[in-house]
Amino acid sequence: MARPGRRMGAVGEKSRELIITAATREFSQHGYHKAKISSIVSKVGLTQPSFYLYFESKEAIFKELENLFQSRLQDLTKKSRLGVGIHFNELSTRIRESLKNIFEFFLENKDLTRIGLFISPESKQIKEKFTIQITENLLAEQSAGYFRSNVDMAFVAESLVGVIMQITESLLLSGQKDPENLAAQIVDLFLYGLSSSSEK
Amino acid sequence: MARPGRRMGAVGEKSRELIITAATREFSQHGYHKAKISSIVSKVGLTQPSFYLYFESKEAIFKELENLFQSRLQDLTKKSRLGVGIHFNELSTRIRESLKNIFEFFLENKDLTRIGLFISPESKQIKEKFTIQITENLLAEQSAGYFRSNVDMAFVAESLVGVIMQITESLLLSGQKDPENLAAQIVDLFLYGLSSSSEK
Amino acid sequence: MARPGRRMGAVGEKSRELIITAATREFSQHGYHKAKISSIVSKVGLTQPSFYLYFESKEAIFKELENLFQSRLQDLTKKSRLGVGIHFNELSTRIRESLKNIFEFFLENKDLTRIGLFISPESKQIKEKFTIQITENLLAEQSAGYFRSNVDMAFVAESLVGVIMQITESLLLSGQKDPENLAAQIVDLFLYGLSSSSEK
Amino acid sequence: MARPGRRMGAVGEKSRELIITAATREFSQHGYHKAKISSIVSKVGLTQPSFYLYFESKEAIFKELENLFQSRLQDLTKKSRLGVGIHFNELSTRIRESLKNIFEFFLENKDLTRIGLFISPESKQIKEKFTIQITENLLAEQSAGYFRSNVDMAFVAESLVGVIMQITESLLLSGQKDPENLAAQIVDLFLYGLSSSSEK
DNA sequence: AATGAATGAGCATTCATTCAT
DNA sequence: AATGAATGAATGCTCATTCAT
Repeated sequence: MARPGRRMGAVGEKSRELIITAATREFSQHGYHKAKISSIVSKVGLTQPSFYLYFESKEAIFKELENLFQSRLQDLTKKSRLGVGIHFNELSTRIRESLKNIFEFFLENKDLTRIGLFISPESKQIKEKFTIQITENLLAEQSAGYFRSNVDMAFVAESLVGVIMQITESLLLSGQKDPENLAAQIVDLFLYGLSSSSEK
Repeated sequence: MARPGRRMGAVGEKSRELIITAATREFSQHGYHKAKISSIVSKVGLTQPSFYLYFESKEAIFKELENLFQSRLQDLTKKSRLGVGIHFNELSTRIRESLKNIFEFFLENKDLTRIGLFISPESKQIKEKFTIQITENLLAEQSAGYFRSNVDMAFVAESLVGVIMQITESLLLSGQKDPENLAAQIVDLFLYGLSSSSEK
Repeated sequence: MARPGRRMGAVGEKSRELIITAATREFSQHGYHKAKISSIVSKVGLTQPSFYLYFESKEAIFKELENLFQSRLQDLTKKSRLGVGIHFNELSTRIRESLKNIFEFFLENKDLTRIGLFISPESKQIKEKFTIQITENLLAEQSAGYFRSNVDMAFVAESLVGVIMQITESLLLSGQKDPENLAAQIVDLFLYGLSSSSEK
Repeated sequence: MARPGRRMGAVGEKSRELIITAATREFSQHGYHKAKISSIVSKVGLTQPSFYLYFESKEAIFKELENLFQSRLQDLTKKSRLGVGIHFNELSTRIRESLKNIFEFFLENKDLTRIGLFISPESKQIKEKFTIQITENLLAEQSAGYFRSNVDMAFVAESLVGVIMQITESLLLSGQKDPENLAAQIVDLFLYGLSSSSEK
C-alpha cells in the first residue's frame, strides 16, 4: 500500500508535481487505458516504483486529475453568477464574459480539460454538475426578467453545456477560434435565435 | 465484411449477426478496452475461436460498428434536407421532424449510438461529418431566406450537434424525455432564442 | 479419425495427389511448424476438412513425404553399387555417374529434397541410412583394392554425405552448379586430395 | 542487448545469464517453435513476465544466441589462419590443430552449436560466412604452394564445411569420437585422398 | 467427395503493483 | 527519496482437428 498521507520534503513535492503534469499529458493523449505508468514516470526521469510513493494507483491519480478539473471549473462558474439589478444592456456582455473565462480556462489547461470533458468516464457527472450550476444561474436571470418565461432553463442549460463541449472540442482546442469570438457567437445565437424575423 | 475467403451459409450468417448484437452491447457497456471477446461470444453460446471465423480481430468488429452507425446516421441526415419552396410556417415543423427522426434512431439503437458518439475514438470524426452535412442543410435554408443572414451557419451546425449530443446523453438515452419533446424544444430555442424581447 | 484405408475413386486419387504436391511445396518453404493445413489445402481449391479425408494428420502427411524421399533415395543408392571387376580406369567414371544421378534426383525434386535433408527432424536418421549404404559400397570398392586400405570407410562415407549435403544446399539447389560438374569435383577431391604432391 | 532503457545490477545480470543458459538448452532440445518461454524461465526459478525484463521477445533471445554462436565461431576461424612460411611438414599439423579447436569449441558448447548449425533458420547464412573465411584461409595456403593449383578452393571450403557439419552431428556431439581423432582423419582424407596410388 | 460450423488447447505478451534495499 | 527485481493476472489470437450434412 502506498503512503498518501506521507510527509514530503521539497524534493518529493517537486517529484509529485512533475508526475501530475506528465500524467495529465499522457492521459490526455492516450486515454485512460492506453496510458502507461511506466511512460508517465519515465518522462520525469523516475522509475515505476517511485510512482507509488506519491499515488495509490493509476486510478487514484486519474481521479485526482478529474477532481482538479472539476473544482477549478466549479470556482469559475460560481464567480459568473450575475449580480442582481444589472442593466439589461449589460446582460449579454456579462454572459459573454463568463463564457470567455471558461474558454480561456479550457485553453490554458488543454490536457486537463480533455481529461475532464472527454476522457473521464465521470465526464457525464462532471457535465451534470456543471449543468446544474448553469441552470441556477439562468434561473436567477430568468426570474429577473432577462429571459423569456416560457423556456425551460434546465433544458437551456443542457443545450448550453452541449454547445460549449462541442465548440471546445472542435473549434477551441484545435486553435481555430479564440475564446472571445466563440463567446460572442454563442451569446448571439442563444439570445436571439436564427429566425430571420429577429434580424437586427 | 467477413473474414476474407470464407463462405457462409445461413447458420453462419445468423451467428455473425448475433455476435454483432452482443458486441454492440458489450462495447456500449464496458468501452473498447474492457470489452472482452470471450464475453461477447459466450453471450451467443459460442467459444472464443468462433469469433475469428467471422471477424478479423477485436478492432475489426469495432470498426464495423463505427461504420454501421455512421452510415445509418448519414442516410438519415441526407433525407432531412428540406425541399425548396416550402412555406415559412412549415419550416419549424420540418426541422422538428428531422430532429425527431434522429432522436428516434438514437433511441432505437441506444448501444450503437453510445459507441458511435461517446465510445469510439473516431467519434470526433463522426461528429465532424455529421456537422458538415448539417451545415450544408442549414446553408440551403439560409439562402432561401429562412434564417438570419448574419449568422455563421457552420457555427450553428457545431452548436446544434453539441446540443444533440448532450441532450442525447443526458435526457434521451436515460429515458427522461421523448424525441418529439426534445425536438420541439431545440427548434424553439434555436429559432427564437432566449431574449425576453422575442417572447411570443 | 480419418479413413486412411478408404477406397478412392479417380477424383479422390487426384485430390490426394494434388494435396501431396502442395504440401511438399508448403513444408519446403515454411518448415514443418509454420506450414499450415489451411494453406496447403486452399492451394488445391479444397477446404480444411477435406484434408482429413486423405490424411490422418499434419504429422502423417509429413511422414509420408519423408518416407517418399527416403525410399527414392535408397533405390538410387542401391543401383550405384559398382559391379565387381571393373577396370581401375572406369572407377572414377562410375562414382561420378552415381553422384550425378543423386544430384539430378535432388535437382528434379527440390522441395522434397529440402524436406528430407534439411527440414525433417528425421533428417539425421535419413542421412544415417544413406551413410550406411554408401559405407557398404565403399567397403566393397576398398576390398577390391580401389582405395587405400588404411582409411576408415565409415568415416569417408560420413564425409561424403556431409559434402553432398552442403554442396546440395549451397551450390546445387541454388542453381549455381550442375550435377555433372559437382560430381566431377567431388570425385577429384576425394580420390586425390589437395596435397600438391598429388598434382597431376 | 538488454531491454532498452533498463539498468541492471549484479542480480539482474545473473538472472539474464541464467535465462540465456536455460534458453540455449531449451531451443537446442525442442527447436524454436516448440520451445516455451514458460519452460525456460521456470528452469531458472522465475516467472514468465521476468523474461521480458531481460529480453524483448522469444525471437530476440533466439537471435542473440545465433549471434553469439556466430561471433565465437568467427573468432576461432580468424585465429586459424596459418602464418606465412611454415614448413611443409608443419602444414598438416597446423590444419589439424585448427580443426581440433573448432571441434573442441563445438563440444564445449553443444547446445549453442546445435542452435547455430542445425536449428537456426539462419544456419545457411552462418555456414556461408564460415565457408568464406575458410576459403580465404585455403587460398592463402594454395598461393603458398601447399595445395594443388588446379583445385577450386571455394569448392574445397564448401566440402570441408559439409564434412565438419556432418561429422559434428553424427560423430562428435554424440560422443563417438574426439576432436583430435576427427581432425586427423579429415586432414588425411583431404590432403591425400582415397586413391590407392597415394597409399603411404 | 466435400464442406460449413465450431472448438480445445495452447502461448506470447502486457502492465499495474509490491518489496527489500 | 528512489530503485532493482520480480510477479499475478489477464487476454487476444492461431491452428489442427472433428462432425453433421
